[in-house]
Amino acid sequence: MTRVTIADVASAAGVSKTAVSFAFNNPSKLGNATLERVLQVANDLGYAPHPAARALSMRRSGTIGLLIPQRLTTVFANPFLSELIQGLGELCDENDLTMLLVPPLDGSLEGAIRQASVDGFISLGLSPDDGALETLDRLGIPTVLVDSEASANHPAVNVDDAGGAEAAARHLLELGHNNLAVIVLPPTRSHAMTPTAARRLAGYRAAVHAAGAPEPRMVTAGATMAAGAHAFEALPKGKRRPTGVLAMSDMAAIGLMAAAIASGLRVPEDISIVGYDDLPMAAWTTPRLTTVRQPIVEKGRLAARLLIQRLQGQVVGSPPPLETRLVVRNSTAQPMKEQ
Amino acid sequence: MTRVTIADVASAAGVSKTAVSFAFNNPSKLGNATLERVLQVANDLGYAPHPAARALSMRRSGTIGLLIPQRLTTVFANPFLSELIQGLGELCDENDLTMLLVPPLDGSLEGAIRQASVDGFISLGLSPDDGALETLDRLGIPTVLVDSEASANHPAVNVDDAGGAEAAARHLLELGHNNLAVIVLPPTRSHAMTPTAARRLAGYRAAVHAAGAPEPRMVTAGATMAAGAHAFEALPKGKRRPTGVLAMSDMAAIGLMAAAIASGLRVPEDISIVGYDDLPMAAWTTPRLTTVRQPIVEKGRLAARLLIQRLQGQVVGSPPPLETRLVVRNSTAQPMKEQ
DNA sequence: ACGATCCCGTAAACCGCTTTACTAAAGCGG
DNA sequence: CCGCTTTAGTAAAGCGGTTTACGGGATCGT
Repeated sequence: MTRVTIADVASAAGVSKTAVSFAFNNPSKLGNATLERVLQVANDLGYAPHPAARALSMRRSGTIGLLIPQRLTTVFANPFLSELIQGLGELCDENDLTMLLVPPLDGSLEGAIRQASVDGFISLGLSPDDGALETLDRLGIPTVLVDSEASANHPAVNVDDAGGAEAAARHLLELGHNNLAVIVLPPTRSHAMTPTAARRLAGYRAAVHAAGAPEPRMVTAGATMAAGAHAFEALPKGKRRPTGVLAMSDMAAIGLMAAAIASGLRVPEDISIVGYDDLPMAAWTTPRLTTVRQPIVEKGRLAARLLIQRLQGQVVGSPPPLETRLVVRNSTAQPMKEQ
Repeated sequence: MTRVTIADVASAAGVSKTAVSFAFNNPSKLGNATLERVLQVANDLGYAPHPAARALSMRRSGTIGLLIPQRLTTVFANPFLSELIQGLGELCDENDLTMLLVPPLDGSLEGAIRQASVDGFISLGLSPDDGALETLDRLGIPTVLVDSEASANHPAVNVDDAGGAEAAARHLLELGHNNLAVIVLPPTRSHAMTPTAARRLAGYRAAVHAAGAPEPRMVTAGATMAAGAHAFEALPKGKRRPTGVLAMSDMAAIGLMAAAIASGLRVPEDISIVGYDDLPMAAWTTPRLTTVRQPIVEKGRLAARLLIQRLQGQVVGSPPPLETRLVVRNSTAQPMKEQ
């Protein structure tokens, strides 16, 4: 039992392959009688054009690739990606596109890029000197970068990472905290720090220096709750425990908060915590999490819109960074007075 | 500037297209000298085989489709899908497959199915009489069902929905609750209740009836925190407020719990809440959520494994339902004595 | 009545790759 | 030195569509 092809339909309807193709793609070129007959026959036979054949012939696949720098298990542990996909998905919906997830193949993104039958890529958090970038434009595949440095050939969508971080740090400093800790996103195999993490760190630092406060302690944690809880354990105890924590992700912040509460601390009375991202769940924790909002869904929408424009032949530049904004909720307060 | 094809490489290396193809797919058929020369030239030119052409010729695309019954924005709002994808992703990794997200196209899954260039589908929560199923086997695309009824042609992966639900209800009943509410998953456009929701409800009911407790009140809520909070508002107030709530999703349970706490209730003292799924975040709420664990990642792994076996020509049947298990944490306790 | 114009529909080329014959040359034993 | 097997590589036939260029008949204006 083999798939029914256009030739089957053609002979069953007593017409040429061309006619069948026209029936689907260019009905106006066919008389009404034959059009209906062909459609009827096609339907009876359960015919559907072979997507690969169609892609080969039309030079477009109707698919955009989402280039992911890590394994699916890692990257989907953070709801950040779900949010982004929601944004991308909206535009895909509107434009009848489907989305292909493209994680590294055998550890290499470049191999994965070659395999993927897509019209364009959205690339996530790529370092500017990643070999994948070169592969992409050698192959001439239109690409939009997200959370990376803008490149010569590809527009990049970014948010004001530094500004948000600075606002977060200033918030704690103004509340009177001067013993701070920063929960840093971990390095990737290729780089000491992702572009995003670097920009956020710079923002924190700027505020701290401007206030003349002591250098914050750094602890590394991935964007998971478990990592956040682990980071809490790594914090100094007793008198030297930081009164305020700046996390580069909501996930780590929430995990850290849970660990703090479990250890008997009160949040925010004993320790203030600020996240980053403003994932939906940040509004549902107890206490509700103070965090830096970045418009993730909008970021996805924008990236997709840019890519689609590029696919239509327009030349598009990098848009200005999207706005970030401190959202003050209940996980931050003045530090307790020294007793 | 057009893509470099196999013919370009062939002429540049002074060999036939066949030789180039062999260089990549069947190196042993080539002499060492030519092999290296071809590879070198191909690399210099930045050649990569056109994926669509390859797929057409080889009759396989190296992609599996994830068939999603709702829009991406809806379905990615629930971390359930992230978990499932993590499981699927592991197997994809191991087998050098990529994953295509296939949501309805203009509201119709069948159209989307035709477009998708995939070797097989994993289908999520399809009703047994959905037209998409018929389309799938008319096209002869191997498919594995998840969270549906097993069908004649396709194996289905399920968990013991009813058993888990029953255990959850029994837990509350044994604690002494006899005024219960059930948070029901919403209907789909095609069906009054998804297969999964129906089985869970049956489980709750079985326990309630066995205990001779009064029929629980039903409230509908999608699998989001906002919906859960909304469901809390829909609950009777005052004396008639349920002392125990059985939610069919962790998301709704967590939202409901947040709303309850925000309204001044204490959890679990004033109201006990049980979720369903055991998403990672369920262990990180305050209080930690009692819930029914279903092995979502494992479900994804199993489904992917089955599909891959089918793709390799093996005939596979539906495995037995995966085990569900009540995980008792801190969101449930005995109801307060009537005063 | 006759060439021009439309309207329908077809044949064939093409998209870029894989793979099945098939051939020419080289290696082999005797 | 001769038949036979290997080795190394090629030509051509698909894979299943789309699209360009073209032809035959009906319609039209004059």
